[in-house]
Amino acid sequence: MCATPLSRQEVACDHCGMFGLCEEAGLSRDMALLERVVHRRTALARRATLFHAGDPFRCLYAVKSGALAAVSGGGQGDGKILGFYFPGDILGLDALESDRYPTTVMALEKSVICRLEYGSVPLLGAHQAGFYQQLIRAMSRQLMAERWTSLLLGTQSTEQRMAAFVLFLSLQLKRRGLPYLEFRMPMTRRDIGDYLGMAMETVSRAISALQKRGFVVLQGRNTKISNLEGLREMAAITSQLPDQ
Amino acid sequence: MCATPLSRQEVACDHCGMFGLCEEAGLSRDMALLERVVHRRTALARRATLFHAGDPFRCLYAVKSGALAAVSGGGQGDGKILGFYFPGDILGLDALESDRYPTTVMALEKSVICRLEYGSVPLLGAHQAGFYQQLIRAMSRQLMAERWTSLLLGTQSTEQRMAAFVLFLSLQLKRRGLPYLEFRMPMTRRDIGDYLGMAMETVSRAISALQKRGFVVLQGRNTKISNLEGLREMAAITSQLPDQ
DNA sequence: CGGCCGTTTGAATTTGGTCAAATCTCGTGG
DNA sequence: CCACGAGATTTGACCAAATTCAAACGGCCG
Repeated sequence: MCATPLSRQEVACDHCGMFGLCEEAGLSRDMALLERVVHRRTALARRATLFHAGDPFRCLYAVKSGALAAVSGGGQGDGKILGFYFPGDILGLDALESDRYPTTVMALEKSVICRLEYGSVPLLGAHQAGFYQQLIRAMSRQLMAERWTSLLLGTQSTEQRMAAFVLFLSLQLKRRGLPYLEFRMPMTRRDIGDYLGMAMETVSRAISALQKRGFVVLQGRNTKISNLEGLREMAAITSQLPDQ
Repeated sequence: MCATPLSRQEVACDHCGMFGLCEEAGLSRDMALLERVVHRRTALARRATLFHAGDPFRCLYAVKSGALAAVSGGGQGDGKILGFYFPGDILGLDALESDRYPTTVMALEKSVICRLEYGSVPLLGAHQAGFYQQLIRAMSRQLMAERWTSLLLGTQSTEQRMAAFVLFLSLQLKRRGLPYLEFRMPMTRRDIGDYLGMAMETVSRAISALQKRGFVVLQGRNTKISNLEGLREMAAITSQLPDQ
């Protein structure tokens, strides 16, 4: 009842990172054309991989619901987690230049995605220009997100890193107009550790510390931010990049 | 005699990240038009800032020679270093979406840059499409670079991080066809530390350790990789992203 | 109900940060 | 051309913080 699960929430097309492409630019009136480019709403099971590092690039993907992670190296277990993706995010942007996906992408939980055949974009004809504009904006957004990640990883103490991470998740939700003070984290403690560069046990300890301070309440993956300002202060870093 | 200084090297326009725009697409024949969009070869003194975090976005910049760094927060001293930029790289891509530069960019040494007025791109008329295509490729490349950074920061031991960092620099040079086994690092030990998330002293110790292993020879900023394979093994991480 | 996975907590150990001091480098001005 | 001095680099000693190893606890699914 409490937290709106990050998991179950699905972004509406007009909030989807896929350029607002689907509903926009009159394309919704031309479903036949649209469907030759975008394959909508494919389901993905927990821990299933969408593509592997090194695979040839064909498609961009938009996350409709669920959560995914980009991991370095082959696939499961070993590799470091390089980023998380939530509803509205676009996957595969880093493959455009090299024609190969540089990372493996795995679903953290049951997820739904839309697939866009990049090679079919010319079919959009006059809509191409708008598409590229949207793509550029999406990539710029993605660059900002990566910046955020670097900042997270660079912060000194593990407790500060953890505080920044919770804020990070919260902002992701806020940006999409979802509840952002009470939500469910879709990843395991180990995943968080792989992402933040600390041991799973340290993640657990950092969370406990934040609870003792009264900044958050965490039961398993159910998360409640009880002192947003306190969190912000602790992760002083956060204020160094614009909110969005 | 020994190392080709990373500093002095200037990329030719046709290897420049500014989309190959200047020499390509017949624009070189229309210099009048070109010069209304691109201002070429502006010098920048050591430690001078190109723009500050929060400044309104107007221009993209291409690095012709020298080296620059993106730092979080106001400007000097305090902030964390989020990335380095070398000849051929483009600056400001992360500002397209939010219309503000999210970081401060500072020259690590005397540098030369070209400025592109983003608002003037429509002046390019028919060349716009090609421009956007090039821009998308540049952004994808930048995304890859950020990935690399995350990987660097996530690596466990400081010695591994340092090894990965040297390889990172080496790859930057190799990609541009410059000598990549013997070169000059343009940044201070402190800069490296701010980037890798470790104390300046630790950087120094990590370098010493790599020398004792016979992987590199470093005198001040003059760098020589004497055992590339060894370095690669140590920074096992490195192999997890494609070379380029 | 039992087993399995994920999480939490404890204790010992290692790593890296901090403080301090010596040495080195390079640009500047005499 | 050389001496000087500020800033950069290296090295050592000590200490705080995080990893590792180990074990207990919890919830969820079969």
